[in-house]
Amino acid sequence: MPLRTDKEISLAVIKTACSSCNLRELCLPFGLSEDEMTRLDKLINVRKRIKRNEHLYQAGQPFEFIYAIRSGFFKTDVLLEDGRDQVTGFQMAGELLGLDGIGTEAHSCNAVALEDSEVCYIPFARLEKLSREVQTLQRHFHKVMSREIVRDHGVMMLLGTMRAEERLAAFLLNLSQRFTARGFSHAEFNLRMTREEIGSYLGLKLETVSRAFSHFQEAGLISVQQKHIHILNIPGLKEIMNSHQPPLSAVRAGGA
Amino acid sequence: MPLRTDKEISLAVIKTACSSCNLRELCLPFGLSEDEMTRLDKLINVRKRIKRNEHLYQAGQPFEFIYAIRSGFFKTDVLLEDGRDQVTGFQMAGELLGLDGIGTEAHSCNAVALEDSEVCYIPFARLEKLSREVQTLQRHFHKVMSREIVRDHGVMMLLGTMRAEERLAAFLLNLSQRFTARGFSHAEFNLRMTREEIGSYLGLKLETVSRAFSHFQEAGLISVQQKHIHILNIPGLKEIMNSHQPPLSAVRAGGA
DNA sequence: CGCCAACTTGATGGCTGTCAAGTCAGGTGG
DNA sequence: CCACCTGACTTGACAGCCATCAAGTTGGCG
Repeated sequence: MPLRTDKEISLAVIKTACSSCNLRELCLPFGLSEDEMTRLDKLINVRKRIKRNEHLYQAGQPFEFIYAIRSGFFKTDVLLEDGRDQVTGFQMAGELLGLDGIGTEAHSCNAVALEDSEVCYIPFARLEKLSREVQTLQRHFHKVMSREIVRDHGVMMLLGTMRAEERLAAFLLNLSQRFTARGFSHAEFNLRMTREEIGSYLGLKLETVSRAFSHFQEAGLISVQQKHIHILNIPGLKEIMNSHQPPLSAVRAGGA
Repeated sequence: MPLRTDKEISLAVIKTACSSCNLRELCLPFGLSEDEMTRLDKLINVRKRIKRNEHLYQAGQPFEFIYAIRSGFFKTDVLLEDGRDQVTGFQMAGELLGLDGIGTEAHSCNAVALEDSEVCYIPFARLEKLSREVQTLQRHFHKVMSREIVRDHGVMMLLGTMRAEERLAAFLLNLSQRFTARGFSHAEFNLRMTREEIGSYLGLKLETVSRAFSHFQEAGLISVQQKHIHILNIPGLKEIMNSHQPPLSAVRAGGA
């Protein structure tokens, strides 16, 4: 139970404080003491609602904040001069947005809400200052950035070595796991993104995504009804994800 | 000229101090004052030679150091249980290795020297401590991590949207630019990696890489002699890199 | 009820993977 | 010096996966 010693603190403020946020174990406050969390709270003066299809930030804008998603769902995408674009990630509650902007002090991608969302604005300069004073915060922030790098390596692996159905299986398993971590069903959820956005993220065309969904359904692995997904066979999906067949030369070398 | 007031300091030590390293503008010491650089120097007790094909670290090993490349050339790669693997990057002098290990406190990829190299071992716990005390160092370290994330997004874009020759053109231009930043020729250099490693990084098979090299040579864009590359036409390579043809629907919408 | 975006499904083609054979460069030993 | 060997590379023929193009279906909304 959160303490409420001061009646003047509005319920809205209490609801949005890190210390009473049910995402604190997933988000930036992870591992902080009560006192440290209060200090982090004090940085975060702005919390905004972002409506579906609205930009949280756009490529080229000056970097000032990183953002913690309190609720909702986002995508980030990169646009090249020649018109190419690609979704670089989907972010859900408890995850941070904007880390791409630190290096150049300007955002390098666009962040768009895929559903009505709530976001905490964290002034980066003040976060750096606090993380000079609070070792646990510093450490955790570094871990978050490092994990983002590792996650990207996983996507590179997916794009570089997996075939279409392997990619989609990996994508569904990843979503399932992240929903589970947030207390939602691991087997049943609604996709917030279109087939085209999934395809962009996975380096596939929307028709290929659609065909893979259909095939998974025929195989009894999932049931799909537009954006509603029901995963029926997680081991089966894992098998597809790992269905890579090493070349005979490797089998010979390894099995001899 | 580096100062040599104390005859007892061996030339080897002087040569390897951050303050006299000619990579300090590219590497971690960037932006530090003399005094701050000295404090950074004090962290770095170990500098090792890594021979060609030796591992600097391997996936699964406990994370303790990040590494700055003083000279030489590395690759990092990830190996999946099913035998798939992919090169996630090539690193050259002045760049950092090991950032992937912070998040889980164990390395998530392998780092292998592609030529005889020299590496500075930076104890991460002490780097964190110092970056709590030295704001410029903290800021620069965050920038390096952020740029790594942005770089990975670039690779995702390459893997997700580009065709084989576009990928190789982007790869060559990237190498050229990085060699230039290090004072080498922008037009002529030796590849440290095999066609297979290039292919793994670019999500292609070695035969495809080889064919693309041959085609670039026929087109007069480069001259290739095994690992020796001479870039003859940088604008031409850029054109290939951006040779994406937007679908007619986009042309109609944009051009009407 | 009509409209539109999102999605599904089918037919076809092209890029790149696969398999195979041959070439080249560098190193070793006679 | 030269023959030989090996790993890296090149080139060719073919096939398969996925992109492309096209048409039709579904669901949401005014």
